[in-house]
Amino acid sequence: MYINDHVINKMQDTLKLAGDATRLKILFCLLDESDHAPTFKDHYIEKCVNDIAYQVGCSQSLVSHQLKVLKDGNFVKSNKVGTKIYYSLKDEHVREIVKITYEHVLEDINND
Amino acid sequence: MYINDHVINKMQDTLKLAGDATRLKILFCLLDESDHAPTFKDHYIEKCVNDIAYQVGCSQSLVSHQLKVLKDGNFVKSNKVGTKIYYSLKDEHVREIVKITYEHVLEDINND
DNA sequence: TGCAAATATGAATGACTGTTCATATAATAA
DNA sequence: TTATTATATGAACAGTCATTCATATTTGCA
Repeated sequence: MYINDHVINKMQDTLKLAGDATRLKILFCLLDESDHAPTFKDHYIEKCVNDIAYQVGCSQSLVSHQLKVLKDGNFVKSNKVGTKIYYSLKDEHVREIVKITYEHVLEDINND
Repeated sequence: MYINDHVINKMQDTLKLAGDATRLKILFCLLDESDHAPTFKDHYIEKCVNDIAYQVGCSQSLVSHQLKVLKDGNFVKSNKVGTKIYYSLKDEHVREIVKITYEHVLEDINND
């Protein structure tokens, strides 16, 4: 094999991180402002934990846990203001991987 | 949330499927003929289970198990010839997801 | 100081998953 | 038929992981 294990492991980590329904919902939630089809525009929207939890429909605790996972994996960054902590996407990599997967899944669904 | 659960679950399945080191190695192995940097050209290379196992450096059993997982997930297809079974990538979706992730990981590594 | 709001944390759990080992199946050749 | 090659399969195990619950921490405010 040409590909070395370090690259393989990094790829595994990245894809595993994105491969969870709760985390995907959080990422979509940070992708856009409101309740319409995702635009994948390269703006960086900040949302606090409680708002994310409400919009995603999960408990505060679960969202907090998963935000930590996403942050450790460099998918999101945080910004503390008072008692609130605002999270946003870290860079364009995350956005593009979600976008590509989203488009492929939609295409598959339409071809059934 | 705009995104419905069906789409989220499909995305989760796709990304989870790709988020494993052994399966990634198998996919890279099916991506190109031999031992150089991946080209991601849209050709469909066929390799039998034993060859994949040898090139990837895993046991025949493990590769067979993971090929089944990849086939159930529509990542690869198979073609039986005599006692051998040749596997190849199923479509361009797989190739693109692997490609995007690969490029992003390489970029991250180069920016350290 | 005390209270409330926002978030994080740790333990506990149940479920899932990657891997190995041994064995079964299928096809071919002698 | 028997032996050999190629692949699949099933059980079992260990480790990981998502989720929940209860609780801790931090900040701002009265």
